[in-house]
Amino acid sequence: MSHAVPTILDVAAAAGVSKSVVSRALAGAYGVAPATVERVKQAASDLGYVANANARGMSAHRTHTVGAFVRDASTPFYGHLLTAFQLRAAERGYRVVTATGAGSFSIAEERRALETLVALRVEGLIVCSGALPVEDVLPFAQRIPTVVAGRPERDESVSSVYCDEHGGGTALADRVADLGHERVAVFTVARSGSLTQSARTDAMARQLGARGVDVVLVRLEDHGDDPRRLDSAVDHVVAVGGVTAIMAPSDHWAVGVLEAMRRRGLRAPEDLSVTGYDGIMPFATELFGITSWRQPLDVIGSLSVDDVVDQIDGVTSRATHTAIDGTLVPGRTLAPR
Amino acid sequence: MSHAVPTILDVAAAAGVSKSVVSRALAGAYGVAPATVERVKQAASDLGYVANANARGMSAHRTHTVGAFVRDASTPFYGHLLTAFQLRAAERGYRVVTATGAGSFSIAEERRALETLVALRVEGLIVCSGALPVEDVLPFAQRIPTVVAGRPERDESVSSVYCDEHGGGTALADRVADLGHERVAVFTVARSGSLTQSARTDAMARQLGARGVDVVLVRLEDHGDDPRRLDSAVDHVVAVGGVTAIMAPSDHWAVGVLEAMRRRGLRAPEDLSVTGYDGIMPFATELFGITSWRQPLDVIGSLSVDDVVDQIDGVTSRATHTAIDGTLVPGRTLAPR
DNA sequence: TTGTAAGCGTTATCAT
DNA sequence: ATGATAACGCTTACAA
Repeated sequence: MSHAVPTILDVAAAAGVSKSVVSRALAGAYGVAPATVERVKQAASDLGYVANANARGMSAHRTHTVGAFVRDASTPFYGHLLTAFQLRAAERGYRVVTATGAGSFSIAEERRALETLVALRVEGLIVCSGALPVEDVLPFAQRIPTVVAGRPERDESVSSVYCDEHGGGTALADRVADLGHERVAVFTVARSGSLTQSARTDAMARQLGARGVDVVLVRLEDHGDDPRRLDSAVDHVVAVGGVTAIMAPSDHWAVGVLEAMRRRGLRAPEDLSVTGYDGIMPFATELFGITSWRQPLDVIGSLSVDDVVDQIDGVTSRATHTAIDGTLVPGRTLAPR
Repeated sequence: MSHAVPTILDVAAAAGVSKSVVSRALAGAYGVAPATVERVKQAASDLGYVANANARGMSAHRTHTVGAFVRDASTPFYGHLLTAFQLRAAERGYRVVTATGAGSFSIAEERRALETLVALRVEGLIVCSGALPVEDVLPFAQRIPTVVAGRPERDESVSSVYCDEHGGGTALADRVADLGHERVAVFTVARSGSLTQSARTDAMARQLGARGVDVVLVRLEDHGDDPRRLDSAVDHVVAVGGVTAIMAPSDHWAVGVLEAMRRRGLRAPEDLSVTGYDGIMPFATELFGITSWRQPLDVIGSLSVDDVVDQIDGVTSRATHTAIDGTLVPGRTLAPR
């Protein structure tokens, strides 16, 4: 409990030099005698000195930090994005600090988390939330380089890097239509719940319609809020009759659908085909085998960092919008009619 | 691109008062005329003022921030922990900043991430890494309240909150023995790879032995580094002969085992029973059905935060070690012999 | 090569 | 109720 966290002055005293010399020596020795550098470094590590980033940021007007906001770190989707950020940021000489919502999905909470990042004076902002409206991001984006990752955006003042939801939903729907399904249920979530998920299901429904497939739209929010919601939705599908495939807004939802089916003794794809969306780790495994559409999160993460950093470094001035292509994950839950 | 981030002086000017008044008004109005408070708040929100946390931290000697280090945010295990931290910290009036390793699993990287947090002058540290040796944590723990979450620790100077690995491994092994298995393969990872995983598999092997079960120890690191490692391990188990169950160090590994079995036309639990460990979301679902041992991550996360915050607030002085009980997840991959 | 001093945006102490 | 003013720990001209 040696409460005294060493400051640059302690190091200076220990090395017998002034604090300016310490600062320069530790920064990268520009105009400091090699012997002195050695002495300073020794003293610093002896004392366990770690420069106060707050003080440094104030005087240097630079923090070399980008802030990442993720809506909910507990889902693998955001988790993968986070590690991708970290990896690329380190390569480009920046650190990443992350803030997340408090698990609750209130917009106010999310805005508060963003403010935490801004208060830290991060030099760039990466926002990942399917729910936070762009209007809440804009005030920050006008002041500091910002990129929205993982969802499409059209605004002029904020960059975005995302997987083409429309293209993915369309391609997946084509696949279903190709396999001869003539009546398909599309499960949707409220637009306010997830912009991305509703975008892709919109595309699915549209494309199925264009292909002459009969679409049964099942709004999940109409089926209550409890965990048994999907039972009710699946029952509904069965009651409608003639449906041979269900398209879910995400792998996560698809798992729920499969579980609900299982409780009813229905098997996929024998009784009913099922598709998901996202194609990330746990669900896209061979064992799970959900037919899905994979978003290359590592690419999205990497490009997001590049975008903010380029803006910070002044390489880029205008906001850019980058759509990444996804790929089909064949899986085993979708079969010909 | 109004590059000018407003400072307290801008707000003061806009409100026609001194910066001291702004500081007090925004902090919580102690000795400030109600009318003035109103004027200041208005000016602040007009300007989009967000106080510089770095400057505040310097002068106030408090950051009201705890730092969380997680080894790899992309796994649901750590992700759930993160949201639990966030939730509880918010309740106790602290913010959480998170740093993660760069996806690579180098100890140096992890130490660097810890230093990032310390540089930010977080008031407390929560470390979650199955790999980082405690010696690397100690130097920090001596200076700032620290808790290691998710793995047991015995050191006097650092708290820990963890799920009882020994108890869990033992209970799971008992379950397997109870079901009449007489020859069981236990898959293990290197102690240096994961302290927690090796702790639980040690307990499994020990208890199986105590119950008179024949234990086949399969060291996964002996089977190479490639993704096909588990194929080789499973082949080995089959070659040994007589094995009726495999106990994996985690659900993640168990999934791999199930996939490898699947490639060989082996089914669980008909041909071979399989158990995992962790019991968290994607794998412990009804659909996946892995027999496992659940760690209550929300409780661990919440208690971890309480521990650091209590240390910060001076409620607690000594390091504490808290073991949380887990629960059996029945699943469907373990059957009587 | 090294040291001195100013300033970064806050909060806290002390006057007014 | 309000306003100067001194820290806080660091970087960075500028001086020596």
